[in-house]
Amino acid sequence: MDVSYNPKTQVSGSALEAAQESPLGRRLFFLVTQLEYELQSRVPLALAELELDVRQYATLAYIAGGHTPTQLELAKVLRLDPSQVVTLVKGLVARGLIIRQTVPHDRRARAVVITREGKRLYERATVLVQRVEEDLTASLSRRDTNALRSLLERILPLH
Amino acid sequence: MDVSYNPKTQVSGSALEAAQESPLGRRLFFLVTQLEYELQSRVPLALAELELDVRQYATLAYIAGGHTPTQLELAKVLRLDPSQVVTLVKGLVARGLIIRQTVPHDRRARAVVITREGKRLYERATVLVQRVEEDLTASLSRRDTNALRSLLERILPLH
DNA sequence: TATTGTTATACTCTATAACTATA
DNA sequence: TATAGTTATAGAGTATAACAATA
Repeated sequence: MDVSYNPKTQVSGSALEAAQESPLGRRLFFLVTQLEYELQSRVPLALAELELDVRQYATLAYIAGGHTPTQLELAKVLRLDPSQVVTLVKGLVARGLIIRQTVPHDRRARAVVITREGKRLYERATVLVQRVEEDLTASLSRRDTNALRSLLERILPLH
Repeated sequence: MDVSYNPKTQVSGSALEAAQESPLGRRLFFLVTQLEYELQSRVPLALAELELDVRQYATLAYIAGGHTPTQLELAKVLRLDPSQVVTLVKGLVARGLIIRQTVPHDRRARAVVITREGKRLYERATVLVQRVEEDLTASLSRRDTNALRSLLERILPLH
């Protein structure tokens, strides 16, 4: 079924470079997927020295902001299945980085609160994460990086 | 181990809205993850009516741009394991959307080329994908959407 | 010896269903 | 009757190892 051919277009540089010359490389969804891939490659490596994974960091970051979500609320924020939040929270509790608090008027629910150690580790981790983000956006000016963040914030639906 | 508490911060609106008030919501990696999630929810739905999945569309989009990558090159562009490209290519070949061509000077390699039907379906699919992207960026002006794409293109490493 | 494409399989990750305790 | 959290497990998706053909 294979047919012989003579290549009209050589893949000259890197694969991604080639992609950017094609319609694919101009597609927003492809660009976002590629960027997500880069971040999901680098952030875990950066956090590894603190023995945190990305979700654990995201959890700490969220509750460090002053929220005390229930596990279900946390599941929605992180877009995880509630059953996955169980493991996530368990790991952080075991390390004393968060505690589960009973909610007065609903004894089924468990609110998640950051501890002092949790906050301290969150701050150390943030330095590492920021470094990755700065490396990744090194080709942009500070102003352009802010513009990017701002555009992403405007896109994300708040429903 | 649980402790009682009185919530200082109520999660008032949506979970994402809450996240955006927290340090987490300002983190580039979180914003990108959220956007990726939105796209990976919507694009497959849009493509379903053409019975294409996202990777199949990405493949068509890439080779519609004039490239004739080998399967290995395609694996690099799409950041897939070569073994996954086998299945991907097989599905498209079976539908007559692409063909595998022997490469003159390396008979191990198979170059992937789009067919006329492939190009036609790619064009129909692109309309659907563009619609999703437009919906998602509806809160941005045309100019801002272009700025976003441009910023993403500048970030992605061309190594 | 190394590389492309392929297959079969192991592994990881996620979602699902079923349960308990509350509401 | 519905919901929050939990557990165990099934299912999907991915990576790994081994192979044939070719370099």
